[in-house]
Parts: sequence; structure tokens; C-alpha cells
Amino acid sequence: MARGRPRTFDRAAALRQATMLFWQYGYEGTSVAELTKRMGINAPSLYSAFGDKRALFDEVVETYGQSFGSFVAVALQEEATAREAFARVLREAAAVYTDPEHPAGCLVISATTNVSPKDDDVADAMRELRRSNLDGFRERVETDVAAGRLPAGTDAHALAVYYATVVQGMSQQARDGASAADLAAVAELAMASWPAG
Amino acid sequence: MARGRPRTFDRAAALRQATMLFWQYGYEGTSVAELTKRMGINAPSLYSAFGDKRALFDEVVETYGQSFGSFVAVALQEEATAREAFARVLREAAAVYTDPEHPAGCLVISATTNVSPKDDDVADAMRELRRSNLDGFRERVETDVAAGRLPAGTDAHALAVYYATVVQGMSQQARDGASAADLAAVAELAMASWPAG
DNA sequence: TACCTTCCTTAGCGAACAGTACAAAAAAGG
DNA sequence: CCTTTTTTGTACTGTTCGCTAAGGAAGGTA
Repeated sequence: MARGRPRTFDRAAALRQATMLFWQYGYEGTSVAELTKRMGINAPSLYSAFGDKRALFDEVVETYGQSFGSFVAVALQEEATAREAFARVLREAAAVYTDPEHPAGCLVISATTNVSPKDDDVADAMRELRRSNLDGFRERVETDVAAGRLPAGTDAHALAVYYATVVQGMSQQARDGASAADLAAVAELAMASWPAG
Repeated sequence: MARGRPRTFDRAAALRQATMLFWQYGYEGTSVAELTKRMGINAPSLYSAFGDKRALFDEVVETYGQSFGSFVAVALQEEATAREAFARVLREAAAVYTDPEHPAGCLVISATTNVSPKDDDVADAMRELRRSNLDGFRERVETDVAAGRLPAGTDAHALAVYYATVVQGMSQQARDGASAADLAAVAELAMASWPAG
């Protein structure tokens, strides 16, 4: 089995290199020429292995969500209370977004902020992803309201939007050069807005 | 005086149209072809009147700062206390960033989030602009600390980074479709983190 | 009227964009 | 061995990018 000439490059490694580029420069800011150079392959190999630029980006976003971006869902699920969950999300975001091992900030938040009209569909897909993350925030708050850990009148939507705003702002701050300590302080301050028990 | 053929288009109006495009699609996401179409002029008229794409963008950013973006500096200066100043900044940001009369969010925050390496200088200039805005935040806090309106141990830098983070997050939320009411609620929640007098 | 300066239109420049045709190369199956 | 299948590198496609040369058009000045 496995007929034909085997590929000579590591597909997963190439995908990681593509992730770093899209993370740093965004979808349109990353050219296929830069991708092939960084991935160490020629254009036909890229198109044969990944489809086209859009399909490669989609795959990058998916693996990103399962690795660098997974801490959000994990924190929301593992912590006993919504308060602890959001505190952990912010704390870990401060660390991940400033980790010098990879580009700053969050790829999902920053990679399609500026796109020309021809790539509106890519931006829409990323917006939808962020919206589903926002829903995850809201549902976590609603769970605690239902369990009596938060006042019955708590505005789950407003709280979710607030913490999504802080996370997205932290991503931008990280890309502007804010330090891990800066963002950790932001996380602390943001938790001061948590509703009184 | 004013020799030669007078230009047949309104330069200020054309600049406003360019502002709307850069605001919506960002620096690289806006092509010169789209600009000339929206401004109602041909490419040579654009280059003659504004220099090149970069110079046009710089002029857009400058006039933006004197109009749509001026509310920040005004609030910081006019309000009697830092607390009232930041509350007003957030409240007005919620309104301005969602005003249907123009693209959502803040041009300075969002127009150069994704740029290819060849336009790093443009992104750097915008980053510098945001950094000076952050300095304005910090100085406003320091003023109130010096005047005794805030505790002597107040971390002005941390507070400035926090509110800058919220403002930048609000811009992104607005671009993702958040309503004025959503962002007004964010502004309220963010002010709950203000240090106790 | 005859200029003189500046603007506008047309057309196109070289470079970079995403994507591909083609044939040599390298493996497995017969 | 030969055929089949897939990957490889080279070279290239058409399109769009930012930008401009050239010349006619339209105003003010004399």
C-alpha cells in the first residue's frame, strides 16, 4: 500500500510553520510565496498537500484551536465555579499571548481583522468562531446562575461580552508589546468586576 | 493667483471617503483601485493630490484623530477626576464604535492589525500612536494620584493598560457586531474595577 | 485672442499575487 | 523488468497590486 512517490517533507511540521506565519501576519498578510519559503516546500507541494491557501488556513485554525487555543474551553469546563473559570482563562491568556515561543496574541482574534472585500468569507468564518466562543462564555455564566452560585438577576450576556472584550483587548495589547506581567495585572483588575456573590 | 486648471473634486470629501474605506478594510485591505472608485477620481488625481497610498493613509489617520478619535483626549482633559474621565471615555467609545454612520470600531486600533512584512513601518507608526494614547491614560491616572484623588500606591501603568485593553476590546467587539447597548454594559462593568477611593 | 499652468483621461509599467501544466523522479504492484 | 501512482522542481499562467508617462482639456492671466 501507499502507492506512488512518498512526500519528502513533514506535513505536520509544515502546517506548524504555516500557523506561525498566519499568526504573525494574518490571512492576507501572508503570501503563498512566504508560506512555501517558511515551510521549505514548493508551491505545487503546498497545493497538493493542503488544497489552496484558504484550505490551509482553515486547517491551521482548526489545529490552533486544538492546541494553543484549547486552554479556554478546558478552563471553562474544569473549574468548579464560573468565577474561577474566567479567572483562569484570563490568567492563562496573559501567559499564552505573550509566550515568546510563538507570535503574540490570538490567531483567531487577530488574523482576519483587515481583509479586502474579496476575502469577506474568511473574515465571516472567523467572526463566527469568535461568536461561538462568546456563547461558551455566556453558557458558563448561565450554568452558575442556574446553580445558585450567581444572583438570579445576573446578566449572563453582558458578563460574557465583557470578558470576551477583555480577552480580545489582551490579544491586541500583547501584539503591541505588552508583557506577561502587564496582562496578568489586567486579568486581576478585570476580575474585580465579577458580581458579588 | 491659483494658476492653472482648478481641481474638479472636493479634496476634503475625497479624504472622507478614503477614511471610510481604510476604516472598514484596513491599510492593506484597501486597494488604490477601490480608493479611486469610492473617491470618484482617477489614480493620477489621487497621487497628485495626496502623494501616494501611504501619505493618503497618514492624512486619513491625522484627520481621524482630530474628529472621530478626539473624544478620548477631550474626555481626559475636561473631566474633573480620572474616574469620571475614564468612565466618559468608555461610555463614548461604546457609542462612537457602533455608530452606523461609519464603519465599526476604531481605525487606529484595527487598520493595521494584519499587514505583510513589507508594510511593517505603517504598523509600527500606528503602534506608536496607540502607545502615546496609553501614555495619556497613565498620565491622567498619575495626575489624580498626585492630587490625592487616588491612593498613593495606585499602579498607574497597570490601570492605564487595563482601560486601554478594554477600549481595544470594545473596538473589536463592535467590529464583530456588538450593539451600543452591549458595549455600554461593558463600560459599566469595566468601571467596577476602579480602585476604591 | 493667445498663452501658461495645472488637472484629467487613457493607457500601461514592472512586480507581486494565487494558482497550475508539465515532465522528471521515486516509490509500490504486477 | 515494466506499469502505475504520487510527489517533485521548473517554469509559467492570468490577475491585481501600487504607481506613472503622455497628451489633451480647462481654467486663469495677459
